[in-house]
Amino acid sequence: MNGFLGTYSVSLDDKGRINVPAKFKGLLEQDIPQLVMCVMDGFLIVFPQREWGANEERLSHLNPSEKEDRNKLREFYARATECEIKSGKILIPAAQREAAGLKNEVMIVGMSKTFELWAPDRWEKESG
Amino acid sequence: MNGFLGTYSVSLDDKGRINVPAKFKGLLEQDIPQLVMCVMDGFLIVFPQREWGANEERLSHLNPSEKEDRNKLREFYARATECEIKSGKILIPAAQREAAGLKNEVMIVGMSKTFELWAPDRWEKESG
DNA sequence: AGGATTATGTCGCAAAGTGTCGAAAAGTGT
DNA sequence: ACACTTTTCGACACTTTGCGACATAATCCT
Repeated sequence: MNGFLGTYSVSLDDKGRINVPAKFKGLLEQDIPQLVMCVMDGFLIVFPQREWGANEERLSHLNPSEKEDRNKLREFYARATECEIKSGKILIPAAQREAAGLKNEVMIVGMSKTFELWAPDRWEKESG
Repeated sequence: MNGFLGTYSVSLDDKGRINVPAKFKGLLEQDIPQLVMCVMDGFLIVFPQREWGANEERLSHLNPSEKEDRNKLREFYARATECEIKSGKILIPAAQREAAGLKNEVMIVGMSKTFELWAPDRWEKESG
Protein backbone atom coordinates (compact mmCIF):
# COMPACT_ATOMS: atom_id res chain seq x y z
CA MET A 1 0.00 0.00 0.00
CA ASN A 2 1.16 3.48 -0.80
CA GLY A 3 -0.61 5.46 1.85
CA PHE A 4 -3.71 7.52 1.34
CA LEU A 5 -3.99 8.52 -2.28
CA GLY A 6 -6.61 10.19 -4.36
CA THR A 7 -9.65 12.36 -3.99
CA TYR A 8 -13.07 10.99 -3.25
CA SER A 9 -16.43 12.61 -3.03
CA VAL A 10 -18.60 11.03 -0.37
CA SER A 11 -21.82 12.04 1.25
CA LEU A 12 -22.49 12.96 4.84
CA ASP A 13 -25.34 10.87 6.12
CA ASP A 14 -28.15 12.30 8.18
CA LYS A 15 -26.08 11.88 11.33
CA GLY A 16 -22.92 13.47 10.04
CA ARG A 17 -20.99 10.35 9.14
CA ILE A 18 -18.95 9.55 6.08
CA ASN A 19 -18.22 6.18 4.59
CA VAL A 20 -14.52 5.61 4.40
CA PRO A 21 -13.49 4.74 0.84
CA ALA A 22 -12.66 1.06 0.51
CA LYS A 23 -9.09 1.86 -0.48
CA PHE A 24 -8.53 3.65 2.79
CA LYS A 25 -10.13 0.95 4.87
CA GLY A 26 -7.36 -1.50 4.23
CA LEU A 27 -4.84 0.99 5.49
CA LEU A 28 -6.83 1.94 8.54
CA GLU A 29 -7.99 -1.42 9.69
CA GLN A 30 -4.56 -2.98 9.72
CA ASP A 31 -3.89 -0.15 12.03
CA ILE A 32 -5.99 0.85 14.96
CA PRO A 33 -9.50 2.21 14.45
CA GLN A 34 -8.65 5.34 16.42
CA LEU A 35 -8.08 8.56 14.57
CA VAL A 36 -7.35 12.13 15.47
CA MET A 37 -9.17 14.77 13.51
CA CYS A 38 -7.75 18.22 13.54
CA VAL A 39 -9.19 21.51 12.32
CA MET A 40 -6.83 23.35 10.04
CA ASP A 41 -7.27 26.43 7.99
CA GLY A 42 -10.79 25.72 6.76
CA PHE A 43 -10.47 21.96 6.43
CA LEU A 44 -9.85 18.88 8.55
CA ILE A 45 -6.81 16.67 8.78
CA VAL A 46 -7.28 13.09 9.87
CA PHE A 47 -4.37 11.31 11.49
CA PRO A 48 -4.42 7.57 12.00
CA GLN A 49 -3.40 6.88 15.57
CA ARG A 50 0.15 6.02 14.59
CA GLU A 51 0.70 9.17 12.60
CA TRP A 52 -0.67 11.32 15.35
CA GLY A 53 2.04 9.88 17.52
CA ALA A 54 4.65 10.91 14.94
CA ASN A 55 3.09 14.32 14.78
CA GLU A 56 3.28 14.74 18.54
CA GLU A 57 6.88 13.77 18.33
CA ARG A 58 7.42 16.61 15.89
CA LEU A 59 5.54 19.04 18.08
CA SER A 60 7.48 18.06 21.12
CA HIS A 61 10.44 20.05 19.86
CA LEU A 62 8.47 23.23 20.08
CA ASN A 63 8.90 25.37 23.09
CA PRO A 64 5.65 26.18 24.86
CA SER A 65 7.05 29.38 26.29
CA GLU A 66 7.71 30.82 22.83
CA LYS A 67 4.68 32.66 21.59
CA GLU A 68 5.14 31.46 18.01
CA ASP A 69 5.46 27.86 18.98
CA ARG A 70 2.70 28.12 21.48
CA ASN A 71 0.34 29.21 18.73
CA LYS A 72 1.36 26.31 16.62
CA LEU A 73 0.77 23.87 19.44
CA ARG A 74 -2.60 25.39 20.12
CA GLU A 75 -3.48 25.08 16.48
CA PHE A 76 -3.08 21.35 16.75
CA TYR A 77 -4.27 20.48 20.19
CA ALA A 78 -7.09 22.89 20.84
CA ARG A 79 -9.22 21.88 17.93
CA ALA A 80 -8.37 18.23 17.68
CA THR A 81 -10.78 15.44 18.38
CA GLU A 82 -10.44 11.75 18.79
CA CYS A 83 -12.63 9.65 16.49
CA GLU A 84 -13.06 6.06 15.54
CA ILE A 85 -14.01 4.08 12.51
CA LYS A 86 -17.16 2.19 13.31
CA SER A 87 -18.92 -0.06 10.86
CA GLY A 88 -16.74 1.44 8.15
CA LYS A 89 -17.88 4.95 8.94
CA ILE A 90 -16.45 7.97 10.68
CA LEU A 91 -18.63 10.34 12.62
CA ILE A 92 -17.53 13.90 12.19
CA PRO A 93 -18.49 15.84 15.30
CA ALA A 94 -20.74 18.85 14.82
CA ALA A 95 -18.02 21.34 15.80
CA GLN A 96 -15.65 19.98 13.15
CA ARG A 97 -18.31 19.89 10.49
CA GLU A 98 -19.02 23.48 11.30
CA ALA A 99 -15.37 24.52 11.21
CA ALA A 100 -14.82 22.95 7.82
CA GLY A 101 -18.16 24.08 6.43
CA LEU A 102 -19.25 20.54 5.63
CA LYS A 103 -22.81 20.13 4.48
CA ASN A 104 -23.94 17.15 2.41
CA GLU A 105 -20.88 16.31 0.45
CA VAL A 106 -17.31 15.90 1.60
CA MET A 107 -14.14 15.63 -0.42
CA ILE A 108 -11.71 13.12 1.03
CA VAL A 109 -8.19 13.95 -0.06
CA GLY A 110 -5.32 11.56 0.43
CA MET A 111 -2.01 12.95 1.73
CA SER A 112 -0.11 9.71 2.05
CA LYS A 113 0.23 9.37 5.82
CA THR A 114 -2.88 11.37 6.59
CA PHE A 115 -5.94 12.50 4.72
CA GLU A 116 -7.99 15.64 4.62
CA LEU A 117 -11.67 16.49 4.57
CA TRP A 118 -12.88 19.43 2.56
CA ALA A 119 -16.13 21.11 1.74
CA PRO A 120 -16.48 20.79 -2.05
CA ASP A 121 -16.56 24.52 -2.71
CA ARG A 122 -13.43 25.19 -0.69
CA TRP A 123 -11.67 22.26 -2.30
CA GLU A 124 -12.62 23.59 -5.66
CA LYS A 125 -10.91 26.88 -4.90
CA GLU A 126 -7.88 25.24 -3.38
CA SER A 127 -7.21 22.80 -6.15
CA GLY A 128 -7.98 25.25 -8.91
CA MET B 1 13.55 -4.97 -21.81
CA ASN B 2 14.26 -1.30 -22.29
CA GLY B 3 11.42 0.26 -20.44
CA PHE B 4 8.15 1.46 -21.86
CA LEU B 5 8.55 2.39 -25.49
CA GLY B 6 6.18 3.35 -28.24
CA THR B 7 2.67 4.61 -28.71
CA TYR B 8 -0.39 2.40 -28.76
CA SER B 9 -4.02 3.04 -29.39
CA VAL B 10 -6.30 0.89 -27.28
CA SER B 11 -9.99 0.93 -26.50
CA LEU B 12 -11.78 1.52 -23.23
CA ASP B 13 -14.26 -1.23 -22.45
CA ASP B 14 -17.73 -0.65 -21.06
CA LYS B 15 -16.42 -0.38 -17.51
CA GLY B 16 -13.54 1.92 -18.29
CA ARG B 17 -10.70 -0.56 -18.55
CA ILE B 18 -7.87 -0.73 -21.03
CA ASN B 19 -5.93 -3.74 -22.13
CA VAL B 20 -2.28 -3.27 -21.43
CA PRO B 21 -0.26 -3.72 -24.63
CA ALA B 22 1.49 -7.08 -24.66
CA LYS B 23 4.88 -5.41 -24.78
CA PHE B 24 4.20 -3.61 -21.53
CA LYS B 25 2.88 -6.66 -19.80
CA GLY B 26 6.27 -8.29 -19.60
CA LEU B 27 7.67 -5.26 -17.87
CA LEU B 28 4.83 -4.91 -15.44
CA GLU B 29 4.20 -8.47 -14.53
CA GLN B 30 7.76 -9.29 -13.65
CA ASP B 31 7.31 -6.44 -11.31
CA ILE B 32 4.41 -5.98 -8.97
CA PRO B 33 0.92 -5.56 -10.39
CA GLN B 34 0.42 -2.36 -8.41
CA LEU B 35 0.54 0.95 -10.19
CA VAL B 36 -0.01 4.53 -9.27
CA MET B 37 -1.90 6.66 -11.74
CA CYS B 38 -1.59 10.38 -11.41
CA VAL B 39 -3.54 13.14 -13.10
CA MET B 40 -1.26 15.62 -14.77
CA ASP B 41 -2.04 18.55 -16.93
CA GLY B 42 -4.77 16.98 -19.04
CA PHE B 43 -3.39 13.46 -19.18
CA LEU B 44 -2.50 10.59 -16.88
CA ILE B 45 0.89 9.32 -15.92
CA VAL B 46 1.25 5.76 -14.74
CA PHE B 47 3.99 4.80 -12.33
CA PRO B 48 4.85 1.18 -11.73
CA GLN B 49 5.09 0.62 -7.99
CA ARG B 50 8.85 0.90 -7.94
CA GLU B 51 8.91 4.20 -9.77
CA TRP B 52 6.30 5.66 -7.51
CA GLY B 53 8.56 4.85 -4.61
CA ALA B 54 11.30 6.89 -6.25
CA ASN B 55 8.88 9.72 -6.72
CA GLU B 56 7.88 9.68 -3.06
CA GLU B 57 11.52 9.75 -2.18
CA ARG B 58 11.73 13.01 -4.06
CA LEU B 59 8.78 14.40 -2.13
CA SER B 60 10.00 13.28 1.25
CA HIS B 61 12.01 16.38 2.03
CA LEU B 62 8.90 18.54 2.00
CA ASN B 63 7.47 19.52 5.35
CA PRO B 64 3.75 18.80 5.66
CA SER B 65 3.24 21.48 8.28
CA GLU B 66 4.44 24.21 5.93
CA LYS B 67 1.59 25.50 3.87
CA GLU B 68 3.64 25.85 0.70
CA ASP B 69 5.02 22.36 0.89
CA ARG B 70 1.69 20.96 1.87
CA ASN B 71 0.19 22.30 -1.33
CA LYS B 72 2.91 20.70 -3.32
CA LEU B 73 2.38 17.36 -1.66
CA ARG B 74 -1.33 17.63 -2.21
CA GLU B 75 -0.78 18.18 -5.87
CA PHE B 76 0.66 14.72 -6.13
CA TYR B 77 -1.15 12.71 -3.55
CA ALA B 78 -4.60 14.09 -4.15
CA ARG B 79 -4.46 13.44 -7.84
CA ALA B 80 -3.02 9.97 -7.55
CA THR B 81 -4.76 6.67 -7.34
CA GLU B 82 -3.60 3.17 -6.78
CA CYS B 83 -4.48 0.68 -9.52
CA GLU B 84 -3.65 -2.85 -10.36
CA ILE B 85 -3.27 -4.89 -13.46
CA LYS B 86 -5.95 -7.52 -13.27
CA SER B 87 -6.49 -10.09 -15.96
CA GLY B 88 -4.21 -8.01 -18.15
CA LYS B 89 -6.36 -4.94 -17.80
CA ILE B 90 -6.20 -1.69 -15.90
CA LEU B 91 -9.33 -0.02 -14.66
CA ILE B 92 -9.15 3.72 -15.00
CA PRO B 93 -11.40 5.16 -12.31
CA ALA B 94 -14.19 7.46 -13.45
CA ALA B 95 -12.56 10.55 -11.95
CA GLN B 96 -9.34 9.96 -13.85
CA ARG B 97 -11.12 9.22 -17.12
CA GLU B 98 -12.94 12.47 -16.64
CA ALA B 99 -9.80 14.45 -15.87
CA ALA B 100 -8.02 13.19 -18.96
CA GLY B 101 -11.07 13.40 -21.19
CA LEU B 102 -10.93 9.72 -22.09
CA LYS B 103 -13.85 8.35 -24.05
CA ASN B 104 -13.59 5.22 -26.18
CA GLU B 105 -10.03 5.31 -27.30
CA VAL B 106 -6.86 5.89 -25.33
CA MET B 107 -3.34 6.56 -26.50
CA ILE B 108 -0.73 4.78 -24.40
CA VAL B 109 2.60 6.52 -24.63
CA GLY B 110 5.78 4.92 -23.34
CA MET B 111 8.10 7.10 -21.30
CA SER B 112 10.70 4.53 -20.34
CA LYS B 113 10.17 4.24 -16.57
CA THR B 114 6.55 5.33 -16.73
CA PHE B 115 3.90 5.64 -19.38
CA GLU B 116 1.16 8.09 -20.12
CA LEU B 117 -2.48 7.92 -21.11
CA TRP B 118 -3.92 10.48 -23.45
CA ALA B 119 -7.21 11.22 -25.10
CA PRO B 120 -6.50 10.91 -28.84
CA ASP B 121 -7.42 14.50 -29.67
CA ARG B 122 -5.20 15.91 -26.96
CA TRP B 123 -2.36 13.66 -27.97
CA GLU B 124 -2.80 14.78 -31.52
CA LYS B 125 -2.33 18.39 -30.50
CA GLU B 126 0.57 17.60 -28.22
CA SER B 127 2.54 15.53 -30.63
CA GLY B 128 1.35 17.04 -33.89
C1' DA C 1 -37.96 9.81 34.72
C1' DG C 2 -39.24 11.60 30.02
C1' DG C 3 -38.15 13.52 25.89
C1' DA C 4 -34.84 15.48 22.86
C1' DT C 5 -30.50 15.15 20.77
C1' DT C 6 -26.54 12.61 19.37
C1' DA C 7 -24.44 8.26 18.23
C1' DT C 8 -24.26 3.46 16.25
C1' DG C 9 -25.67 -0.80 13.67
C1' DT C 10 -27.83 -3.02 9.78
C1' DC C 11 -29.95 -3.86 5.48
C1' DG C 12 -31.02 -3.43 0.62
C1' DC C 13 -30.56 -1.13 -3.65
C1' DA C 14 -27.86 1.03 -7.18
C1' DA C 15 -23.50 1.91 -9.00
C1' DA C 16 -18.80 0.68 -9.65
C1' DG C 17 -15.35 -2.77 -10.18
C1' DT C 18 -13.75 -7.61 -11.61
C1' DG C 19 -13.28 -12.29 -14.06
C1' DT C 20 -13.91 -14.93 -18.05
C1' DC C 21 -14.63 -16.35 -22.49
C1' DG C 22 -15.08 -16.45 -27.44
C1' DA C 23 -14.73 -13.96 -31.68
C1' DA C 24 -12.30 -10.64 -34.31
C1' DA C 25 -8.06 -8.52 -35.48
C1' DA C 26 -3.23 -8.27 -35.78
C1' DG C 27 1.11 -10.34 -36.11
C1' DT C 28 4.35 -14.33 -37.36
C1' DG C 29 6.73 -17.91 -40.06
C1' DT C 30 7.07 -20.65 -44.07
C1' DA D 1 -0.81 -16.23 -49.61
C1' DC D 2 -1.87 -19.42 -46.09
C1' DA D 3 -2.24 -21.46 -41.72
C1' DC D 4 -1.12 -20.68 -37.05
C1' DT D 5 -0.30 -17.99 -32.86
C1' DT D 6 -0.93 -14.01 -30.09
C1' DT D 7 -3.34 -10.03 -28.78
C1' DT D 8 -7.27 -7.12 -28.41
C1' DC D 9 -12.02 -6.32 -27.64
C1' DG D 10 -16.77 -6.58 -26.40
C1' DA D 11 -20.15 -8.85 -23.78
C1' DC D 12 -22.03 -10.80 -19.83
C1' DA D 13 -22.27 -12.50 -15.17
C1' DC D 14 -20.71 -11.88 -10.77
C1' DT D 15 -18.78 -9.36 -6.70
C1' DT D 16 -17.84 -5.41 -4.02
C1' DT D 17 -18.66 -0.83 -2.58
C1' DG D 18 -21.26 3.43 -1.51
C1' DC D 19 -25.25 5.38 0.21
C1' DG D 20 -29.81 6.29 1.98
C1' DA D 21 -33.03 4.80 5.25
C1' DC D 22 -34.54 2.93 9.22
C1' DA D 23 -34.08 0.90 13.86
C1' DT D 24 -31.80 0.76 18.08
C1' DA D 25 -28.79 2.54 21.72
C1' DA D 26 -26.52 5.98 24.46
C1' DT D 27 -26.29 10.65 26.39
C1' DC D 28 -27.82 15.04 27.92
C1' DC D 29 -31.00 18.32 29.99
C1' DT D 30 -34.50 20.01 32.75
